[in-house]
Order: sequence, then structure tokens, then C-alpha cells
Amino acid sequence: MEEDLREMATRLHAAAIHLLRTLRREDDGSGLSAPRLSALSVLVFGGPMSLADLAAAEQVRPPTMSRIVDALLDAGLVTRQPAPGDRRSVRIEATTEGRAVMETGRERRVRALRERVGRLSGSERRALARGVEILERVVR
Amino acid sequence: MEEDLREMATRLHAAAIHLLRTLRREDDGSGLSAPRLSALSVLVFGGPMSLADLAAAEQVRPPTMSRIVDALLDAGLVTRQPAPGDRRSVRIEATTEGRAVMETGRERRVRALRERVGRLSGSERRALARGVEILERVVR
DNA sequence: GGAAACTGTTAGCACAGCTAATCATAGGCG
DNA sequence: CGCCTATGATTAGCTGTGCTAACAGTTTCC
Repeated sequence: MEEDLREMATRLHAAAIHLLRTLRREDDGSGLSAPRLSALSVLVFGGPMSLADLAAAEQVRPPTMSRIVDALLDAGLVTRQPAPGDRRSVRIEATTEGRAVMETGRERRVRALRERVGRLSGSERRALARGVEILERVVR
Repeated sequence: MEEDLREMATRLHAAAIHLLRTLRREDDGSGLSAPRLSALSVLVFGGPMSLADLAAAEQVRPPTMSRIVDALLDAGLVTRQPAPGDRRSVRIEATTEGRAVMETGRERRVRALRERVGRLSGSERRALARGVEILERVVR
């Protein structure tokens, strides 16, 4: 069991690195890096929020997220407005274009995975889906 | 099915990003970044190889790997020698210290995951292990 | 022997992550 | 009320990863 865990941690680590390197090439096509798309995704699905909330959701420090938001702002994908009720805080929100770009970014990643996942059997695919679900809980 | 794939791709992407961000903090403790540890791991488990082979194994361009090897060399974790038989090529090899550091880096990652994984039931743990296995095939 | 191909490195760019420092606003407390 | 601390966000500056383009040294092959 201990050895299993050691092995799994190593393999999970390697697999995650390789997965992201593969997908990053696809994401390049959208003109958005993985962290930017990921942050945008949080905004699209989670709704408007402050910078601190967004940074926490992405498990990143505020300065890092501030710069990511700058880039999304330049690209016209989000808006940054003073938060009502607390003028220190900002309210970051995805624009309509932001939603559209998020969607096509996702399409690209799906396309990159489809062929590979398509080679799996039905039960393997289900097992992968379940693994991802559990991984989400472990990581969160 | 199509929708399942879309959802899984998105979640897998997010989970991989968050996993690596979590583990990177642990890896910081070893003084080695994730890519450096990953490259070192390839050398430890795969044996000595050329720069091109190492770059290919890590799915990275040669200049990127050249710099990673520089760092490992500075840290005394690998050696870089002219390859016998082809003087253009180099033979990169983990040192004894490199093996030791790799091992402690792995220990750190395991420690970071142990508590979280420990909360899972036996069947969940097995499902995660199976998912990782399949993910490896998808990514490779 | 010389052109072409290959191996690796250097240079220079964009971006992500961090900490430390700064600025403005909120909130609490004498 | 006025100050003092805490908080939200940004800026500056560092390290590190990834890329392409350009170069130098070898090898290969005609």
C-alpha cells in the first residue's frame, strides 16, 4: 500500500505534466495560455468575483492573478469594475466574448483528447472519468 | 457521450493544473522545480541518454532541455559527457546524488498526497490508481 | 572534398509564479 | 472623532519554463 502510493504519486505527477504540455499546444491556438483559460473558466462558470476570490479559486497569489486579469482585460474577455460597497475591491466579470473564447478553447482541448480517448474501450473510458472525479476531490 | 467528453476534458485540464500547483510547492522544498525533477526522474529510471532523447521523453524542445540540464549540472545531479562514437552528441547521466535527490523529491510529493488520498475509501483509491494508469496511456 | 543533415548551444522573447513593498480604503477602538 | 491596524489590489523585481531563430561543430553521403 505504501509502495503503491509512492508509485502512484510519481506517475500522477508525470502524467499531469505531460497532459498539460500536450494541451498547452492546443490552447496556444486560442491565443490564451492555460492559466488564462483556466481563470476565464472560473469566471464563466462561477460568475463575477473579486480578485482575491479568483486567486483563491485558482490557488495562486494575488499578484499572479492580477497580471492574468490584466491580460484578459487587454484581450477584451473580462471587465474589471470597482466592487459596490467596498472601493478597495474589484469585481471581475467575463464578457460575452470571454464566454465565446472559453467555449472554443474547450473545443480545442476536446479535439486534442478525442482521438486518444476514442481508442479506449467503454469501460476504460468510464474508469478514466471516475478517476478524474476522484482526482478532483484529492486536489481541491 | 460527446457532452461527457467535453466535460471530462475540461475537468481533467483543471485538475491537472491544480495538482501541479499543489505539488510544485512541495517540490520547492527540494530546491528543484517540477520540470527538473521530471527530467531527473527520466534519467534515473531510463538510464543515461542523449539530450535529444531526453527532450523527446519530456516532450520539450532541445533548447529547453539544454537549460534544464545546465541547472541539474550546476546542482551536481547529472553529468554531461561527450557521447562515445559521435562527438556531436552528449551523454547525460544521473549522479549518485541525483538519485538521492530524486528519491527525496518523490517522498515529498507522496507526503503531500498521502493525507488527501488517505481520506479516500479503498475502492476509491483503486479507482484513482486505475484512472491514472489509463491517463498515462492517453497522454503518452 | 564538399554539400547537406544532424546535435547541441546561445540569444532573445513571452509568460507564470513568487515575495516584498506600496497605496488606498475599511474597520475597530480609545 | 481620529488614529491604527487590517485588508484588497497593484507594482517592481526575481527565478524559471517554454518557444523560435541563428549558430557552431560533426557526421554522412554523393
